[in-house]
Amino acid sequence: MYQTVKPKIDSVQSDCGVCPIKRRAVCAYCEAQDLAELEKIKSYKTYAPGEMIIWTGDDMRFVGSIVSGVASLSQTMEDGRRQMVGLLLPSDFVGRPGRAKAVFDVEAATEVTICRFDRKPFEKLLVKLPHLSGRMLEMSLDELDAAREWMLVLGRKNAREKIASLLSIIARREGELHKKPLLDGAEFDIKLTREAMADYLGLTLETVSRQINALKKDGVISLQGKRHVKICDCARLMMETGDDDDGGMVI
Amino acid sequence: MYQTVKPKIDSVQSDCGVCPIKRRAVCAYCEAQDLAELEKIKSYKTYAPGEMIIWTGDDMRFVGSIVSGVASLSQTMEDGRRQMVGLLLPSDFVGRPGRAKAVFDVEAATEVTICRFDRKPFEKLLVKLPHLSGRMLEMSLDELDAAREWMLVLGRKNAREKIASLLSIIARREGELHKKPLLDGAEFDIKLTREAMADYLGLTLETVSRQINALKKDGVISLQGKRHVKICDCARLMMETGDDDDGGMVI
DNA sequence: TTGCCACTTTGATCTGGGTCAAAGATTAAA
DNA sequence: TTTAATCTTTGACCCAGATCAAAGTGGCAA
Repeated sequence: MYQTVKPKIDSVQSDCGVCPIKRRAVCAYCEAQDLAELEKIKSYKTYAPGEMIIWTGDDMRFVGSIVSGVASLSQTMEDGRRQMVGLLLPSDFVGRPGRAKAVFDVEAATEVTICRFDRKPFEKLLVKLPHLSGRMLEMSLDELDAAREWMLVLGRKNAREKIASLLSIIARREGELHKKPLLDGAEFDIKLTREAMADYLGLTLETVSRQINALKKDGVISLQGKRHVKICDCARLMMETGDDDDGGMVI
Repeated sequence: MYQTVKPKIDSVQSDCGVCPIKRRAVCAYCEAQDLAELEKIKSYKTYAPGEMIIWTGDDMRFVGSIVSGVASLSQTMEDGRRQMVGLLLPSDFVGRPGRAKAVFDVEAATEVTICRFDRKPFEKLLVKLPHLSGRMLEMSLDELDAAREWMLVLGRKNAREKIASLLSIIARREGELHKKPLLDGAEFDIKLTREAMADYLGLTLETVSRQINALKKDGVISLQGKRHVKICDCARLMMETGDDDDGGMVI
């Protein structure tokens, strides 16, 4: 029995990478069952950079997860003020089971591929497969902690600390994807414009630009081009975030 | 069968009010089963105003829900800057299944009674009772949306809009408890000091004081004492929050 | 009823980051 | 290779909200 389903896990996993939800310690058999059921209702879609994946108020026909690329989750006020409330990287979940209308915008920052599941059948599976809902719960609790940690950044940190926090989070998540720890010399692309960073941090794009260049001048980071960052001094960057220790930050 | 368990629902519900988790549309039978199981592992504890319920880093022996009173969920930086990341009112969940160490402080703002469940047995029930984990999922997704909505307040609203947002949220949640809609003339106590409000809004207590008195001077609200608020003009208050419409705000 | 303590208000001043403006850089299209 | 469009940097100035300081308020314990 185990033998016959084992290949299925691999095929599904290699197929869509991390979909439908971040992999956890679950017995292989149950995971295979879940994935096999999900397999039937999934499809893929790719979005161009800058394309809107979901508009606030849209009917939500699907949920899914990011396979590749970076997307932003954000809110906009009528006067144009915008706040990003989440940065969606590969393995992150998109959409909300149980909700018919979107309450946030989702926009592709780079080219983005999403593994999608029709919402209604997905919700039925959620009831049928306890492991699936268990993992969804675990994920949403992690995201909730991450959102709450971000509130400290938005509410109490100054501009320099905000930039340092953003860089350390992107660096850490980038490292996770490639299974590398965060060390001096780590390099990565920021896949966001200065404006998108500002929208995430509750700043203006001018302030973001000034603070990034200040961190560069102070030798904490170095830049190659506008978007490619090298972290020269990890410990220093962590200090600059204003957080106590090496960063128990979630996400 | 239904008949024999029905009284149990009532007894449990009247016993601890809303525990263990916000009531939803679930078939009465399943709910009764869940509650009967939970009944066995629950206990109550009451905390004095100002008392710490959980310190960041504590071993989490229990999870539970607020029965009465108001508590705050917050984070503190070493230099003393503090950010409240959640306001816990009756029916709100406390703690995180699957996590052994607390990552936020929980403090009683008023006298608080909590209906507690030992964490380990609760986690086992979570696996055993699909309805329970389903409802937990629904709750945590709601809280996640609420946290994200609050990010807009922290990141993009000015002091006056922040105060208006806080008042409208407290008023709305207060109304929910008493099943009253939010109308002109609605009254309630703010069960937070100016400092706690400041910590929720990412402001200083002086700014909170000034802005509350500004809203009073402008006839949006009136005060009896320092903490009792009457909303004179609901529509106006909603305008002052800066949000587009009547407020799809969660929480 | 007095005194204390915690909370709140109010005033004066300062400053971090916003705003406005203009000039680079980079990429892509024509 | 010029033109255009988008993104980024830099400078000058300003203001909302922080900071510092002091006085006002109310509840309650002795």
